[in-house]
Order: sequence, then structure tokens, then C-alpha cells
Amino acid sequence: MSPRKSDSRERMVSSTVTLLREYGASATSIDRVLTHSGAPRGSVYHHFPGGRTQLVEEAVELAGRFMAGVIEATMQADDPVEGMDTFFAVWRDGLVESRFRVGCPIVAVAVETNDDAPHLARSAGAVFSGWQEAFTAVFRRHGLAEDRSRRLAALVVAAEEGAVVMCRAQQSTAPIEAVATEIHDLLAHALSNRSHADPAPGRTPDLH
Amino acid sequence: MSPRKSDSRERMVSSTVTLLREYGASATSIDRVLTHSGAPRGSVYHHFPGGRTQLVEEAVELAGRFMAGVIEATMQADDPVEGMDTFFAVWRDGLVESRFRVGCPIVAVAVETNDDAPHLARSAGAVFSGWQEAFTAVFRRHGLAEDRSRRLAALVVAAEEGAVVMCRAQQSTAPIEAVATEIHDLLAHALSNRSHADPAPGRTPDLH
DNA sequence: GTCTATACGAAGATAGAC
DNA sequence: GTCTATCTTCGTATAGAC
Repeated sequence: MSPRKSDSRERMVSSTVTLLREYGASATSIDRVLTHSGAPRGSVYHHFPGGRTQLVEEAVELAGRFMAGVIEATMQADDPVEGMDTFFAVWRDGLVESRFRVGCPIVAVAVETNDDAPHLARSAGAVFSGWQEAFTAVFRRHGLAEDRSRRLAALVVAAEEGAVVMCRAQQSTAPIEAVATEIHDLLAHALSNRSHADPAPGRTPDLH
Repeated sequence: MSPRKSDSRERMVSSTVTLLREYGASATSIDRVLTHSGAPRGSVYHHFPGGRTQLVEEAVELAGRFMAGVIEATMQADDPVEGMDTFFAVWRDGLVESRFRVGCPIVAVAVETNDDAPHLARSAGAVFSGWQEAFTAVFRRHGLAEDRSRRLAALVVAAEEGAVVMCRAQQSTAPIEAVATEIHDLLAHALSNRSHADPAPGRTPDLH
């Protein structure tokens, strides 16, 4: 009872998420996490015996859970199209408020696949899977077929992540605005056709 | 006349592209580039007075031009939908052949935005712009309106880049296959409606 | 164009005191 | 839980010979 534990640990994980978003995985050193969080240097390996890898791992999980919550919150409304607009708006606002300095921490970890810690990439993959599942459930709930729901969910996550990378590089919201518009129309169209055209799935293209 | 220059320089740039794809920007050190290319250590700053930053810069430009050529080549056929399938197949094949070890070098540079070399991110942005322009021109050529063409181009690039990141993290082609299918159908639908439904543009969603 | 040697800083991790 | 060394490795960059 009573707070015997300090909050250093959670502050470090939170700071790691922030630094991953802004500077990428390799640049997120223990030193910078300590400076950013104000946590004491001496207790790093007390809290994280797995060292830097464990710290990044927990940051990925935290950020993954957070965004899964955002998806749940935005998509539970009556109109999934409106929820989708809000989902993209959350990302766009993050870009604008940071003046295009911050991106997605999961992408940062996924891209810097390190041979030393290969399982970090899989943690990132698990987070993406979770987000896809959340969107898939929403689309299914609104009457879309299983296959179509999964494809749309993959497209939404991929397009959002790709757009965020492009917006940062171009210092412009144009890519995510364009993507949001196209996804909006696509989802509206898919939902309007849900009752009759179900057995006309998109064919799998020959990726020859 | 006669080859007074060695090929060390271009081999270094080429190796840098490969290492960016596989390990990310920060992990692409001069040492690793030298090892990978077999170039002599002594001439690094002779060929690249701007040091590591110049090396990465030139790698971004090389990779950007290369993929722009791929887009031109695949999309110049009669059927842009078929060309799009091929475009995604190129990326999917790169993932499979490398067993999900390599991604996009432009994304690698764009994500690891470093305060030391902020203009690297803009070079990445310029490459993305070039790819978008190439797709936009193709869509316009096939009768789509300017706005729609730009939006679709942004979606294609964003979805491809996002899907590649997801595929690597999940060690699966599922995301890019799903994205390719959805983009295939979307493009086919857009082209089939191009003559009559032009003045019904997708509305810009309120990203409230 | 290429060599070796070296300066300098930053990183991850561990040891042992308190 | 936190502190202060300290070890080791690796990174960029430069100097000066050949």
C-alpha cells in the first residue's frame, strides 16, 4: 500500500513512444529517454533488465493499445464512414500540431529491422494485426462480408501509415487528405452495396 | 579517355540503397557500406566530401529514379489496371525474394528524420512527389479528372508503402495482396465511370 | 584514388557502493 | 531504487603519406 514505487518506469516508456515517433528507433537511445523523461539513470536496468530492447518493446505495446482504443472509440458510432473521417483526422492533427515532426512509432520500429532484436519487428506486426482486426470487426458489424472486411481493414491501415510517412517527408497534409477522401468514398460505396452485391467479391489480381 | 575512374563510387551508392532497404538509415554506416560494396576505405571522403549524408542523399535519388522507371514501364501499357497489378507485384516479389527482409529505402530515410540532416527528409518527399506525378499523369491520360487523378495517385503510393511496412513486420504477403486487390477494383471502377460521372467528385470529408 | 593512423564522441551494458 | 564509475564497441571525420 501507499506509493512505494516511483513513476519513473511508466514515464520512461511514455517518453520512448514520443521519441520513437519523432526520431525513429535507432535514435531513441537510453540517454535520450532518460533526459526526456527525467528518470534517474541508475535504475534503467532495474526497471528494464532486458535493456533498451525491452524498453522499445513496451513502448510498442503501449502505443499499440492506445491507437486500438482510438479505433474503438471513433468507429463505434452509428456511421462508420464518419468514424473513418475522425480516425484520419486524428493522424492529420498529430502531424499538424507537431509541424510534421512526429509519425507512427510502430512504423519506426518495423522499418529499422535489426538483426539483434528480430522479435521487435514481430511485435510491430502484432500491433498492425490488432488494428486490422478492430477495423475488420467494425466492417463486419455493418454487414460487409468477411473477405471484403479484411481487405478494407488492411487498406485502411496501410494507406494511413503510408500517408503519414509521405506527409512528414513533404511537410504537407495533402497526402493524408487525399487518402482520407478516397477511403471515405470507397467505404461509403462498399456499405451502400452491402445487401445485394455480396457474392461479387473483388477478384484477386494476378500479381504476375 | 580510358577508364581512369574506378567504379567504387557507384558501387557504394548502390550498396547504400540495399542497406537502407534492409537495415534502415541509422544502421547504414559508412563501415557497412564499405564492407558491402568492397570499396576502399581511403576514398570515402574523396568521392563524397559531404560524408555520410551525401551518400544517403545520392542513394535516395538513385532509388527514386529507379522506381520512377518501374512505374513508367509498368503503367505505359494499354490497360492501367493491369499495370497497377504489375506494380504491386514488383513490391510483393521483392518482399518474398528477400524473405521479408527488405523494404523501401525512401521510407527508411523519411522515418528517421534527423535534426542534423533535415533536408534528407525533403529529398524523400521529392521522390514521393515524383512517383505521385507519374501515376497522376497515367490516370489523366486515361480520362480521369485532375483532382481524382491526384487523389488516386496519393492513395496508390501511400497504400503500397504502408503495405510493405506491414508485410515486413508480419512476415506475410497478406497486407499487400489485400491492398492490391482493393486498388485494382477501385481503379477499374474509376475508369469505367470516367466518361459520364466526371462532375461527381468525391467530397472532401470533414476531418473534424 | 587509395592507404594507415588517429582523434573524438556516443552508444549499450555491467559492477559495486549506498 | 538509485548512484557513480568504467569497459567495450562502434560511429564520423580528419591528417598526412603514397
